Amino acid sequence: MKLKPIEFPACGTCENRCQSVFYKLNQDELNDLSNCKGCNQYLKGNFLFYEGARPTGVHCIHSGIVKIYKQTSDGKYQIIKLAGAGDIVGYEALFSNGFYKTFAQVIEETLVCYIPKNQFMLLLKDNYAFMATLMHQLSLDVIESENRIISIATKPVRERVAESLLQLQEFFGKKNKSKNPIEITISREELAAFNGTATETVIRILSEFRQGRMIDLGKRSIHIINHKKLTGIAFQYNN
Amino acid sequence: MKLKPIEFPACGTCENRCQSVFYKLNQDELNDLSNCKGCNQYLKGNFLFYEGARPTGVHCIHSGIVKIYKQTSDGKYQIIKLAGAGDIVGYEALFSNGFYKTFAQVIEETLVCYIPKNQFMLLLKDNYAFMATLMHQLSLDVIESENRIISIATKPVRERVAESLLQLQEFFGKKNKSKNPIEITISREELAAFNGTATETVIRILSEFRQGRMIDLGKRSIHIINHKKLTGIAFQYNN
DNA sequence: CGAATCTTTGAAAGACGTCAACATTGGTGG
DNA sequence: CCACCAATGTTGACGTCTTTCAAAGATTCG
Repeated sequence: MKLKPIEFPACGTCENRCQSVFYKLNQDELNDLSNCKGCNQYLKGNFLFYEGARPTGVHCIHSGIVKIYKQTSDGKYQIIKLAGAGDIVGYEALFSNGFYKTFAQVIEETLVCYIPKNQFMLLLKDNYAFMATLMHQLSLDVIESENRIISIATKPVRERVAESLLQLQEFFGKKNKSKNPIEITISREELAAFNGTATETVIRILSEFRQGRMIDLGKRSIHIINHKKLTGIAFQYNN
Repeated sequence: MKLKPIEFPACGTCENRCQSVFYKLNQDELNDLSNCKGCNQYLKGNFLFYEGARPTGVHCIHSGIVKIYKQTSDGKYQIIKLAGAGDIVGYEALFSNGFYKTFAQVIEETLVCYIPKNQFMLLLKDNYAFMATLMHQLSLDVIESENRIISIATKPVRERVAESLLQLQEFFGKKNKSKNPIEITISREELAAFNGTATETVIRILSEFRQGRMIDLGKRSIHIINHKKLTGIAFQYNN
């Protein structure tokens, strides 16, 4: 495999900044960040961190996609969320003063900046707006997690898959603005792990959605072609 | 029903303080809190807040138990968590600058202090340690929510019920230190809503656990009598 | 081309929810 | 204090959604 040296991205000119938790930093703070951060490229399948490891900083994704998941005792795994450009990863573990409770594995070649803990904490202490942004972000994470609890606990698989396709379309649309229509590029197995179901079940439901002309199935991608109908299934308007 | 005037609890001498997010406040700050907060008593069935309402402050539970839950489109509901003495409730909604996404309903007569938003934010701004505590708390909430996602998504009902009984024992033990053995006082319906299952299923599993001599069933309470065996079911050590 | 991985389909078994009937409990008012 | 009612708890039968197992087709990559 041919490798090129990384183009080290400066925080001050990062195109993700305005969609990230760092959007309230001033130029001096951004320069400080740039001067102390690390940067690394991860190929598909590699890990940003493992469950059980000690966090020593925060990962900020510059490009690519990472899945955050947990393993279960019987060898299966459950995806908690996906993270893409502009997202920071692993900060709950940092703030909880514990160890990582999840795995973070790359599913699309990813460029990641790494901000050491003490620099991050310094920012938090000195910049009230930044702190407020982070509290805001953590709150949104809590709310999103709670929403997923509801979906998984109360909805049948078909509705969950429909809902997750809508979420994934939004995610991939944001992370990959060039493509239209938006392509959801995720394996059946990952889609199953995201929905807490079996791969075969996802496959059956997808082909059912295709027959209902709600989605198109490319070789390695899914397009939503009837957003409204899929939303109807996801949220059961037909009651 | 006979009512007594509330004994307004002072924050400086609150017995819950050391187990709450306020444990790092100094006496001046505690006095400020006491001087601006409200206080109210809620009987069983009453609401601290409704989904859709705007948060204007934070609820801090002095005594009693509150369930935080969401409704589903088909009339069922799912309990997200229980909150008791020393817990604060509704702060995600406050920090996210949005509306409440959950209902908070009292299941045991509850005394609640209410801290207005601006006072809370003032503390957050002036006291770095307090802010760190809150970030810590939010992180723990995220981690706990993620754990619940895993349990609900990947474990069969029997294991989830076992796990939740262990969690509830810990919760009721903390909130009600006098009683030994610890009594879990929660209705079958609520236990079902906590586990994302049907009431009948919970009843069947409970009676199965009783036959396996893991729990005792009082009239309105559950005791765990074989913690180890129940843990074995909850986490499937017998693989 | 061939190995490995991913996807698809079918059949069978099992877990769980729903429905219906009945028992128990706790609270209310007479 | 008792009788009654509503709420809560219990049990059985049944149907269905979902998982699991197995086997075969498709795709990617070296």
